Amino acid sequence: MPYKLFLIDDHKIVCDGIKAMLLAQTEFQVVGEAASAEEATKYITKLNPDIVFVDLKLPDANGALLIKELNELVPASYILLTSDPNSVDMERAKSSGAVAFLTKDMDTQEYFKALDEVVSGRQYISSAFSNVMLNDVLKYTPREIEVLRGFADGFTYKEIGAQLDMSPRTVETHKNNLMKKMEAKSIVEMVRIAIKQGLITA
Amino acid sequence: MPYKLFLIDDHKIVCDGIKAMLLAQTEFQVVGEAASAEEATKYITKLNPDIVFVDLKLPDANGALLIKELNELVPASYILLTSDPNSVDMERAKSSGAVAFLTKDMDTQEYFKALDEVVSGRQYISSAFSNVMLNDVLKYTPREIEVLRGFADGFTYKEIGAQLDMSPRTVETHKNNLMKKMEAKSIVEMVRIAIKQGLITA
DNA sequence: AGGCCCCTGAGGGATATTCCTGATTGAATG
DNA sequence: CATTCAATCAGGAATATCCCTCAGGGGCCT
Repeated sequence: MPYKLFLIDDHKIVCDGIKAMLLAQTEFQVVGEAASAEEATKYITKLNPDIVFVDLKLPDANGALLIKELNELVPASYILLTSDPNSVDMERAKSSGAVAFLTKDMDTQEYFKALDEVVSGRQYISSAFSNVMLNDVLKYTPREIEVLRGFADGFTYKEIGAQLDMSPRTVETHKNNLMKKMEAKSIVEMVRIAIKQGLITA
Repeated sequence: MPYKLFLIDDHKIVCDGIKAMLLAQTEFQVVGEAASAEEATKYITKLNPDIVFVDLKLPDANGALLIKELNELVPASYILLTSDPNSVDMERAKSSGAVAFLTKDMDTQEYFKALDEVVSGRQYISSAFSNVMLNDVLKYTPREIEVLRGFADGFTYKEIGAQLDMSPRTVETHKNNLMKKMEAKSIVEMVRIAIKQGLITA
């Protein structure tokens, strides 16, 4: 019995590429595809896959967060796939139960290597992902991230303070710490760097 | 003689997908692949392709701008490919001589339709791209864009005024006009929208 | 000639942010 | 037990930004 693969990616051409790659062997078999989180949730229980590829950027959800939901429906080996790795989503996916982190610039052999590791019960992290993790470790505290999101959404110190139940001065302190870490010279630049690092989306 | 295709995309799985799609026919044949602008420039003259697929996001260049350089080396039908269309890069690619604008969520049939249009000397614009163009026409003036970049880089009214040789009050006016057009309620939100629209990069 | 848009600039008061500095608590770590 | 660090909060003065309005000059098109 081959391992059953389920592909979740809104780029059909990527699904096609993976299927083409798997044509030459019989160990893995694609049993289904989904182009959105909605479709994925709908079909996963019926398909009951062993391995699930999840694209990070889906039209209706964040892939890393989707893994958590899907894992509760069907416990399988979840593999996060993205062209643009970042540490935040990697952490999210990891705590959701993802076992491999792949980037789309990998070649066919590396995909097979990752699949082999996964079916052997091990993790696999592509080099692009591990580089990101090295440069961009979890430098930020939970509270800082919350404050950051407040600024990204255009709120003031006072508003953020009210939302997070803290003094505006504390908001200021968190913001100052963030800006030091990021070497940003304004809130705007801070948000831009955060987008680049995947902390928040544009 | 089949049409010669050259694929420029750093995601190997996408190239594989396109190649797999083309297996079933003989009209188009992939004669080469490149994973970067550097490789593309190196090989394109030898390959002398008829049609070139160019991914927008390459590790060492912007695909839309790369098309201009390649078109001077080898006049061919250039097709811009991206998962995340925006009007700025579309304009760039268009003035570089691109003849089709495709998104990676298209299905196989739409790829073939685009290829047919292109070899018949017509343009092809995928629906995702034309939607972007409708919502996001060139609404901004050159001066507004300059001011916008100043804010994105974290400068103050005064600094931007000095850089662009205008009064800080004029900077303010441009910013106010930008924010009205974008329906942004803060500079941060304005920059975020600009990133989403491809006016600036994160 | 009239209209439209871009670029330019401003007054003035309200509000927000910045930049120094300083501090206490509690939890985790060695 | 000492240290480190996240999280909390603040005074006070200097700047910056926001929000309202207003307005003239120049280019372009009809």
